[in-house]
Amino acid sequence: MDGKVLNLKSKIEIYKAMTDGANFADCPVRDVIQGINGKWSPLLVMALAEKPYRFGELRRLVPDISQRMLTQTLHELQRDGYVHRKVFPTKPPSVEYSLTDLGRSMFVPLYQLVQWAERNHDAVREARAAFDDAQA
Amino acid sequence: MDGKVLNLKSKIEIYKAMTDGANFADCPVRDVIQGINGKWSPLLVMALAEKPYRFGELRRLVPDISQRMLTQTLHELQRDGYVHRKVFPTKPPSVEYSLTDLGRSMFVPLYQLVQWAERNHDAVREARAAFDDAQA
DNA sequence: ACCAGTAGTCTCAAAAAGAGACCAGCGCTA
DNA sequence: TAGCGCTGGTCTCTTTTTGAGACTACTGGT
Repeated sequence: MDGKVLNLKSKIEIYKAMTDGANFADCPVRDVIQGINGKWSPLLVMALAEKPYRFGELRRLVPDISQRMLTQTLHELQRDGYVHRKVFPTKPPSVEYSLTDLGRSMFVPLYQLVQWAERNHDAVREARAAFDDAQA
Repeated sequence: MDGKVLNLKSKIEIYKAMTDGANFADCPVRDVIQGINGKWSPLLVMALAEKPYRFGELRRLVPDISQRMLTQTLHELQRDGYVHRKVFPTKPPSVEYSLTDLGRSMFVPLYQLVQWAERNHDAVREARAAFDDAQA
């Protein structure tokens, strides 16, 4: 882990040198992370990693997403190359969304994070409770 | 990876059964992920993984964050137990932010995702360009 | 003839984020 | 000694994002 932190430190130094400033606002990684990092994106990627879904199926699977945000988030995921959109010319045309190879590749580390969340949500819940108690 | 997807599938089934519905809106993992998943949270965690920083240092390091969002995001990270806030009673009191053990633990999978972004940002950029060209 | 399901779009209201002024207290300097 | 800047914030106002829900067009079933 120390090695990783050292790598990060070097990267920050490199970015500082590259941008001739003292920041890493223009970091290309930020750009990519933002795309994964929306409110609904990880959830939809998780769902589509299981199997392809149609629009309405996703809407039912994630009932607290609005149609508007579902459309928009899928559009962004498609634009970034994580999701493939396939239209079936049935009478009411249906649309199937699935992960691309890039999406499946991104899912691997995303899933690591989800597993961490799964293992540690008790700790986070306790930290929140302790913090809120201390405030009150 | 197939094993992981299968695990995910099982989890979705379990959630469906647990919530007696056809969704996983009440998934506790979502709650944890949301905390990590803000616009600025991953960036600040990355910075603090390098070394502790003071408020003003973070502000200079990430120049496109507003003071308001910096305060708020650090507050949330502290509440969720990722970040420790230490006040030094110097003349103008200074405040040092550092990762807790929980924060360092969470940083491990987060860093995996960042590394993925680093390796694949070219692919994402290309996907975006291709998509935008197809639209135009 | 009417209702449900297909995948969306459009509009309007609510919530979140960004920009920038303001605060108190101290050290430095002109 | 009067101003200036640095410390870490908060407060207010504006802009952007999100959410809620109506509306579209087409078809199959009752």
